[in-house]
Amino acid sequence: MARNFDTVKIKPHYHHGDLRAALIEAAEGLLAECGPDRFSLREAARRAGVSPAAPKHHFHDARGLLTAIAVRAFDDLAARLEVAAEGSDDRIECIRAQGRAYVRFALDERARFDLMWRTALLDGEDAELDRAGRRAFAALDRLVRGKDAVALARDDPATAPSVACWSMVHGFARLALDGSFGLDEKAAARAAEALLPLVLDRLSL
Amino acid sequence: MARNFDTVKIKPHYHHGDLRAALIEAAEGLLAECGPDRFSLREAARRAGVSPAAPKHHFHDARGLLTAIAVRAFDDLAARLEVAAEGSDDRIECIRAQGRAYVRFALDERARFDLMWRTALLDGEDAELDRAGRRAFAALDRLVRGKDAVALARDDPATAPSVACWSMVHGFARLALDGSFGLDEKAAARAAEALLPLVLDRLSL
DNA sequence: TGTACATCAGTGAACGCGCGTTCACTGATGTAC
DNA sequence: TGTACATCAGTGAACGCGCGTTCACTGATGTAC
Repeated sequence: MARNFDTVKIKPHYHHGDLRAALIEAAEGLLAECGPDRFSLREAARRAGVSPAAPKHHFHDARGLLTAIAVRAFDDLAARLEVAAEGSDDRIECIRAQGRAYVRFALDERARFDLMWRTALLDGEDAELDRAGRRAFAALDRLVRGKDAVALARDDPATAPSVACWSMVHGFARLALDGSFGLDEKAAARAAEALLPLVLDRLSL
Repeated sequence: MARNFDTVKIKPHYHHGDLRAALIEAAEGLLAECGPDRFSLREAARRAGVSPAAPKHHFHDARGLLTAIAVRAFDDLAARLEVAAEGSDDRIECIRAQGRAYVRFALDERARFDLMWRTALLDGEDAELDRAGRRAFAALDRLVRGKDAVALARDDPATAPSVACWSMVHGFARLALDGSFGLDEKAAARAAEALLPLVLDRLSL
């Protein structure tokens, strides 16, 4: 444990304690500031107070670290969607609440949301990433197709209603984030909030 | 003119003839191969057979060149949407055809479509980019809200039906491109083609 | 309980890479007289 | 029509940058006896 180092304020050398978690935390901060494009493993290591070679022991490379972050992000999103699904007795109202939660997550957590879909930066073979992604989609699919539906492959035609919902909120979020509703970021967010219920009304559920 | 050089097969030095166009062409090829992330001005210059400093005379920097490419891409997309809007007497059928055209453009022209929404790589102040972007949205808006509607600001609540359409096709395209419908790229494209009509059916127009 | 030793998790200097950009320059072109 | 000259559109070598990665190493930790 690094506890004694922390209290005695001596810089811990070798055996950080929980470098894996510290790196993820530092990397999430860096990501939030710079976005996925300007992210660098060196800078993440620097922020964690560790040498540039240290991350290799925990994550093979930048992709590994970013994948770990994306897993957490998908789990976060899934958790929010699961909460939203329980908010009302009215199924339609739940779906709409879930849509709002999806868009709000995208707007609130812009850099993480961006990362989640930048598959070139992630390890597509990662089992955890697959699990977390499916968990998020399952939260949506379960609600749209009814409580008892089994979460199937995403390319199953039976999931069309879910894919339609997903497409609409995802596309809306992306357009808002990518500035298609106006130049000013604040104004775009406000416009998006106002527009979203009207847009969700155009979904036949 | 460089014509005499071309016929006599002597490498033209200085005064290329139409370097601006040649750079755009080379850059579009590079973009198609590498995507927006691995694009580099040096490599584009290399492919155009010109020194790394040459692009500066025509485009201030990489952003300028990419912006020019994005303008062409938006014009291309707009032209396809305009054609699709004329394909039938049935308005609903036209809207669906336009949606299919939008998604097909995204799948066919993946790198350019990606670039169009990577606003960090583009010059948001560019008037041509603004014009071309508005042209594409106007093609959609005109059709969804009726032939006589004036194209308004995108954040106007009255455009909600158009924004809903746009969100759905855009989100669907993005999810397909970003691998959310399955890992294999070919299979994802096929699944997307099959799923798209079912998804468009969930739009109340 | 004490000691020897393997293993684990770090260090930090160094390397090579491709990048965007700068620099002094050069040669073709267009224009004024 | 010919010539002088400014301007324009390139050259190509060089610079500095931050990056990911490699390397030999070091010191703390856990384990076997």
